Amino acid sequence: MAGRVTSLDVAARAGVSQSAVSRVFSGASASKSTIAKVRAAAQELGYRPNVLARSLITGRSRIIGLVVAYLDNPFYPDALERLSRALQDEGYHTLVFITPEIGGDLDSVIQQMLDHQVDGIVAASVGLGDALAARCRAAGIPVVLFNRGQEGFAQVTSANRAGGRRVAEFLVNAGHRRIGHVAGWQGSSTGQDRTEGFTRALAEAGIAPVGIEPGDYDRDKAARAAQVLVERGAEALFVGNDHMAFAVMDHLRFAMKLKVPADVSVVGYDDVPMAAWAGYDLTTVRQPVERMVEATVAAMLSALAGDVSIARTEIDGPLMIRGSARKRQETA
Amino acid sequence: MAGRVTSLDVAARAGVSQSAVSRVFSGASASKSTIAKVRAAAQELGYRPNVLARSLITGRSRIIGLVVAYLDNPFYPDALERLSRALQDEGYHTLVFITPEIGGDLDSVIQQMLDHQVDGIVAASVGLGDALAARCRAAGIPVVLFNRGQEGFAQVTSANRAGGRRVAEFLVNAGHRRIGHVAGWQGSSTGQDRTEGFTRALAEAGIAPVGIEPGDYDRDKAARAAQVLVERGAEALFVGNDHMAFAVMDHLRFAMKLKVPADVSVVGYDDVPMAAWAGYDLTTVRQPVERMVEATVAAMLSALAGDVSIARTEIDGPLMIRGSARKRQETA
DNA sequence: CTGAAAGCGCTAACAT
DNA sequence: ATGTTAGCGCTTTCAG
Repeated sequence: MAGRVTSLDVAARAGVSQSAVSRVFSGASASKSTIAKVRAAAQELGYRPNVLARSLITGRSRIIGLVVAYLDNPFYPDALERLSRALQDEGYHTLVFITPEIGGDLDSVIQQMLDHQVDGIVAASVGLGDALAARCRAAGIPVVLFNRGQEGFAQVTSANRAGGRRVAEFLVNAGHRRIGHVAGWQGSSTGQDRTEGFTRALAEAGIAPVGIEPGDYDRDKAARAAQVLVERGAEALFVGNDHMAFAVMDHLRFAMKLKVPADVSVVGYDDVPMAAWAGYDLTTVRQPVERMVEATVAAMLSALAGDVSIARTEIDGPLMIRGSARKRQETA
Repeated sequence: MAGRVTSLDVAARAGVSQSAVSRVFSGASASKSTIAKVRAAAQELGYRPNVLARSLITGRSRIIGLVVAYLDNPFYPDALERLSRALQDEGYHTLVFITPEIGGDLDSVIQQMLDHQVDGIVAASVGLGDALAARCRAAGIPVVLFNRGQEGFAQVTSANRAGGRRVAEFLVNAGHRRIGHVAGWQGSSTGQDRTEGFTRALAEAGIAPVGIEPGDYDRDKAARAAQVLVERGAEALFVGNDHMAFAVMDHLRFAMKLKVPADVSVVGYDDVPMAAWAGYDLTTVRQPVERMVEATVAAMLSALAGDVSIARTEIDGPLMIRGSARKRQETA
């Protein structure tokens, strides 16, 4: 019957008051002898404080809601794992919600989290509706966006514009002139920013892209987009994330019988572990997950501590130069 | 101030008693007019019932603890997503814990879940210590194991022995005689069973394996194991899961300059989405995730409903024949 | 330092 | 069908 032991039972066994038991387990002041007696009794009875009752009183649940979508992109399982662990290390548990649709309705999910009295919410790769945002604010629940920018929220992203720009410069320096772009979902800030940085840098170099086709973070769409661009003459492709880039490489090689990078250079974004696998060896912009996670947790903790400022952190990552894109200038 | 509205506030505004409000929101009997008044008042005040307080009384939190390890194997993010969604569809929320180490200490994690008064626990790809098992039982918390067999627990797995056997038969039928096995972690029932089914079928065919080397679900170990086996003359490899099989294929092709399947046939296990990608085109045993998830949820729901029987469900899956292994008998 | 007493926000008898 | 009255298991004044 380990499950039904209350502080009262422990108190009786230890010969102290119920509040003494409470003090021992909540770390308030108590004499050595009381602590010893209580601990012993608790041990014998298999007592553990009821977190629900505690939260009901204190008003803090020490639970952080974590919303994630789009787990087929390996960037997110990885981020989820790190985020969840980092929060646990700070003494918070995570109530994770996985949302299916990429542009889907989060409102009910967030509402449920609020109902569960979460102390804070981390939303990865998803945006929040205005109504919900207002609700969180009214409830005093801090929200931090991970890998997603949105007006009015604390947020942590990589330097997506700079990353897109870096890819353009790299491709141009390698001698490419006929360059296409398979864009990430333009409903996401990350997709937009990468595309924007890329096209702007291309423009500055005086190059008009062969085309910009939507990939929407979807493998099939990305493959079709790549085909369109290559048929239009593209000899280098910037793909909005690694997950799509793998599909593009497969399609180029196996469906279109082209060589990467001999016929077409491919560059991705994220640097997920797979990008380093020999089978793909993908040149890509690294998103420094670990540092992004640290920043996210830091932002959450400071918000939890009462800091109301809205921090916008951008973390830059290097271009990982591998074998999927031509490196040297070869006179065209 | 939407966050601090209580049922008492709603009661006052609606001109009814506090318990009337409670009844409306917990679906108990109430007259149409009361329901209308209460709903209206709640709407205006932005009231939502406090789930914590409710759980404290009812003793049921409607939260299921979900433990997952080993997220780098894409089988698990997928399973996690489906499991989490399926449980949500049944009105349960999921408190997800991600554990890092593959053979790691779950006890504290599970203990924390118990502290949070979870109604049940689903453990994916991990085993539980005896002490913990006793604890869950004492607390009356049902536990269902997903993709893991262990004495005394309700569990859902694929038919791992039959799967391993099927691979052996397939390889032998294709004319292979020098066959090696990169084994999954033998501390897991899945790893053991696959290996056992495979070696037993091989023995029945009168074939001694070239060798059985530990891969432990680790990419690097698997690659090294494969190299050892191939150097020892293996021309066909059964790899304990897809995640390792990809590493093996990469290593064979890029480090050892061998052709798959011309030089070496490779067969995996799981049929994760990547297995169907053109770059790998991996022949592998399908684990029917969706059906496994359904069975897991069904087992959990029945346990929650008071059924104490311990169900052991095994779900069989077909061998997905693709291009990574020789198909036809070619006289050696 | 410790015990007694008052709630946290809600559900569940119990009356009416 | 509705209001009144007890608590759920704990934290937190408040006395002593």
